[in-house]
Amino acid sequence: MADQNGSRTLQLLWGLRKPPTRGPRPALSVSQIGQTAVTIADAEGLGAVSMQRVAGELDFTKMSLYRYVAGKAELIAVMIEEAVGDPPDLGAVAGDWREKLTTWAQLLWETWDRHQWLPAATEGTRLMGPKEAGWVEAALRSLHRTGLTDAEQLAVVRLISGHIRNTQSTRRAGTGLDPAQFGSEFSSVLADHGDEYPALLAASKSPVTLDIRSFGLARIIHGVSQLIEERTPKDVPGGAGGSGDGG
Amino acid sequence: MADQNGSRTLQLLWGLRKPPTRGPRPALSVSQIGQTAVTIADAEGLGAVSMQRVAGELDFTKMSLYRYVAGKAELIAVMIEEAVGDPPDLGAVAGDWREKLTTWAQLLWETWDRHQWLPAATEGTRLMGPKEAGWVEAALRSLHRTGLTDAEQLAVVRLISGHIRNTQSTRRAGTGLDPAQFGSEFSSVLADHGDEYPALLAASKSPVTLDIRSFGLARIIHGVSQLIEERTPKDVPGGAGGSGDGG
DNA sequence: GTAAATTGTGTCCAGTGGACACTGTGTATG
DNA sequence: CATACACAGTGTCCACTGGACACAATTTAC
Repeated sequence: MADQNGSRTLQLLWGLRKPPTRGPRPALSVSQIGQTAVTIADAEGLGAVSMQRVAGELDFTKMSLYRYVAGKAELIAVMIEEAVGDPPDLGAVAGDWREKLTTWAQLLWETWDRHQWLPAATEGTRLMGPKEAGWVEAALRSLHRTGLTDAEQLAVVRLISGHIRNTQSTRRAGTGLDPAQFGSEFSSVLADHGDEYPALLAASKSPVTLDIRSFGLARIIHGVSQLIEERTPKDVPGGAGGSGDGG
Repeated sequence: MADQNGSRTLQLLWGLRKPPTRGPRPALSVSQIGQTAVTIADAEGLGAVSMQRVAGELDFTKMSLYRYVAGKAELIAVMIEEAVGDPPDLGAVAGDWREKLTTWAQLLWETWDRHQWLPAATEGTRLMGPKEAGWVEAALRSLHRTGLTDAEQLAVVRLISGHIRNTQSTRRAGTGLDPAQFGSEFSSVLADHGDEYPALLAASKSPVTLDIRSFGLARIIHGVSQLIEERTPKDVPGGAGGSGDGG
């Protein structure tokens, strides 16, 4: 699955492809195709997105799409960029990095909730487009003067986006621990094995009042806080951390 | 993708299917098929697993597999159970919940590293098999006397397994923030847009000495610790005196 | 001994991503 | 202006996917 043609895709995403002058006018555009595909995926899931289907929606032939997009992998890359949208500006958010990152997370998961196929689409190693990079950039900036190293800042951003990815909507679980499933037939099976899984059984019976997403985010934020406070001695004002401009 | 036949799969995973007496002896078995599929996936990725391929590996026809497994979704469910293996016994681990959960996480990610296709396979809502449930059970037990509610305990387990899922190996990223990609062509593209992505550019230049997995796990554990200490008005066992006053 | 249940096979199908040759269509250059 | 070249969209073909279904062979229960 290693994107062998990543270079081409990268150029496409970052607008590094010279528009041709010679031939007939293109009747479609990459973003138009991407938007169509996103619409399909939003409504019917990523599985419904096929070259045929997207082309059909645009009243074109399947093969015509290959003039704009190298293959399905590239189409999906375009879809992601299209879906993730313009990154937010957190400069206006009052408060320290906590508030900014929380806001960022909230905006991100609103976006992801609007496109429930994103977790499946972002499976595996990928290349970031400019918009996705913009999201990361915004989050990194929130952590600028915290005393964390650049690598740590990136790790925090990864941690949070990963958490949002994992807690996609209420329906999506990934780890198979979705409490929603506890209501159904699984409960009776679990009850039959109550001796072997007492803790799980107890958890399955507990009411689902907890927002697992906010809970996890709060834990992460606290964990990062702890590290930052540990790093910054109380008497030294911020700014001379020295890790910010590493070579 | 909603597993409409989940009931059947659930019965299969939990061994609730009466073995037939009438017909010819089955030449294969569900776990044998699962093991074969796991072997293929380990070596060549989940994409290489097809009914044809698995059957061929066993010198049988593709359709014969459908006598054991309702479809590909069910095959993958079996694969997951087969791959995840027997849950650990954390009773012997010395220390409090921190040590136990850390050990648990370590064992889990060793397992997942052995089967790099697991993140892709566990995408979406699923049903747990007995082994997977056993892993969850083990983790929940570590959190038994911590003062967390059952729902919170489950949330913590989900948080951690999700984190492990997201940090699968070094190659897998999902969020597109894999530092490994920074070494290649992406760097030059990013450098061209240095004005727009200064923080990301800085992070991309920083050496990758940080183990993102341990880093994240430590943050999560700390975040959970903070909540537990906040809940239990006991003496703090030698921790830093930082009081959690974040919102 | 025979009927019922079950296994594995062969055949068929719609749908998938994609290669490739082809016909148009437009622009840049002679 | 004429023409050659570069490009757009189409039609055809291919290997492969998951799966439905009818069928023969095999075993056990009655």
